[in-house]
Amino acid sequence: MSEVQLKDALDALKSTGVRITPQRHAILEYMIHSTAHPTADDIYRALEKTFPNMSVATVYNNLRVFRKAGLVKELTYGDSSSRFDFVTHDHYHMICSDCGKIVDFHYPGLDEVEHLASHVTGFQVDYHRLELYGTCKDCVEKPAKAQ
Amino acid sequence: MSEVQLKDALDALKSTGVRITPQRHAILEYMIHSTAHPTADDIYRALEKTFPNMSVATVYNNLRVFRKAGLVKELTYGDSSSRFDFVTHDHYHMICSDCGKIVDFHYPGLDEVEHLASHVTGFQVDYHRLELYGTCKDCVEKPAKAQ
DNA sequence: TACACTAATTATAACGATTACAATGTAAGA
DNA sequence: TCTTACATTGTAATCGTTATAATTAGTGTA
Repeated sequence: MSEVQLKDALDALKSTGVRITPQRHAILEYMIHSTAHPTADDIYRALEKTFPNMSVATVYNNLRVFRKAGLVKELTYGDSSSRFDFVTHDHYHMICSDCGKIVDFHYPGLDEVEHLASHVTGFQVDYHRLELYGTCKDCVEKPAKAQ
Repeated sequence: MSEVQLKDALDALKSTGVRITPQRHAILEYMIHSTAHPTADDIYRALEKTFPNMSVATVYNNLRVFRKAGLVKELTYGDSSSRFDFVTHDHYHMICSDCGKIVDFHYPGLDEVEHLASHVTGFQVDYHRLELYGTCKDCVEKPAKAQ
């Protein structure tokens, strides 16, 4: 099933005139199979065995290409570095304030909020982001560390 | 009324053993009167007339102090730099993707979402953040610029 | 298959936001 | 007033990300 996602993603890229390079293929494949919302550096380090000469810039460049193509979302949740998420269907994020772990969860849309906001602010609303913060099971059991 | 907010904030700081310096007073005052969700640099530049010798580090240090005291929230919405928001009562943010303008709006809580998420993910949920993205009136009328 | 054209990759330097550090200054209680 | 711990300052360092220029390699076409 992730094979289908990969094929769809590659087709989507081709149709917009983006070349399929081995690096792009590998980054996409990694993102589809990863559930960990990796940082650019995570991706870089995971692929350096396969592509010893790959540059960090290539990872960033391609993540931007994928973002513009709507294939991945960039998550800026307060950590120093962005995390990237392969777009499947709409979902929200539950984030552990302690260890940074991000877990997906689903909830029926918040269209009503968008309508109200548009009415009140006069903005043309495109989309929204909802993130929940808390502590995961693992971290609840660990002793608290200094902030 | 913002006088009251300032006094409350100063009292809150004092009660936790934080010293009230002229710089802290000025930064708090600026944040309370500002509706623009300023960046650290905004604050720095706004106060350099009054405090010609103030360091950028002071602004960052104190924003962290205020954040730990629960007086301000740090917003990381994908721009290169964080924006800071004086905490009044709960509200959400409508963000212009074009010019970065942030407008507050209110909506009855999303407690139901928190409960569901806690049930599904096993997290202990502390709070949530909701941001809406779109285009403000001003930018709708301007010609689009390249991304 | 070979060619040519253009985009992609690489390596590295630059950038900008934020933080660390050490020296100096100062708020606030005794 | 004195003292002491905390704040501020100035600067250097750090780290994520982007820009640049040279080299390499997809991909459509002959």
